[in-house]
Amino acid sequence: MAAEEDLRTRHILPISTVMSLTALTARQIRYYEAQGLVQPGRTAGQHRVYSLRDVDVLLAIKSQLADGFSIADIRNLMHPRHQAENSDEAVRQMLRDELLQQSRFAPDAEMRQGFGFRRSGE
Amino acid sequence: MAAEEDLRTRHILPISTVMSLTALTARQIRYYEAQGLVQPGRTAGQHRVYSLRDVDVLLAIKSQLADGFSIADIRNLMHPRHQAENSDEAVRQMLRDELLQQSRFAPDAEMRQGFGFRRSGE
DNA sequence: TGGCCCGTGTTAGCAAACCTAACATCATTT
DNA sequence: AAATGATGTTAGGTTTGCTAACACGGGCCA
Repeated sequence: MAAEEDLRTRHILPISTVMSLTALTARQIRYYEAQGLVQPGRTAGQHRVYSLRDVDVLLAIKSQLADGFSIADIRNLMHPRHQAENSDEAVRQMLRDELLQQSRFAPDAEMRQGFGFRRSGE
Repeated sequence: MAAEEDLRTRHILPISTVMSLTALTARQIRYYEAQGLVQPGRTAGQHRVYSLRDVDVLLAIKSQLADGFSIADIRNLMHPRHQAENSDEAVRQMLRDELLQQSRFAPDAEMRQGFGFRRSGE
């Protein structure tokens, strides 16, 4: 039971594997961590270890960034601060913003599968 | 399509991860490779990289060894030499051998899931 | 019983992979 | 123009992994 989930969340991958799986640079992956978007584990020697789920998250981040979202946007939507600004209203606002002034040259706009939201301004 | 299979066979794990996933030592893992039981990939720098399937194979090997089989036995059964000795007859012989003189103190005999065969003598 | 094979441990020396910290760059925002 | 955001690059140091070699204890067999 829960074997699949275990496999998905277990920290088993070195950053090099994550790099090839996501086509992100080590710099980017570490930066997204510094921004609180992923939380890999660590070996006894402080090397980062990622789960397959982390890879999914990184791919989603990559997709959203390609769509013109800022890291702050993504962070807000990943762990919404259940604080002041009536949360989902803020999200709707971001959606409106983006739909209107849809500037931000979206280069590829591949086949997303991630969340589903829009930008803002910290 | 074939995404799951891809994930299962892709070389993504360093030996350290395989060690913790199988509770085998690096020495053992490399030895089984030298004996032709697993074939990990290599990074540009010659570091070994394993697939999840490799981990399964190593767990099966571990189980068979615990049951008293020799590496030669396991090797023979994994890639049966389609050569002289009419293959499956040889396997049946090994099965008979084992069933009769079932010596070889089998310590734990956990919950196997692997192949299903018996020993021989190179 | 002495010698050989099997599976594994251990050690040494070296190279690859990874880490942190800092500075550089270049487009946006303000 | 200055600040900010995302990423590149470099340097110096630590961890992980590699190969090769020798050690060892338990079975096996002539």
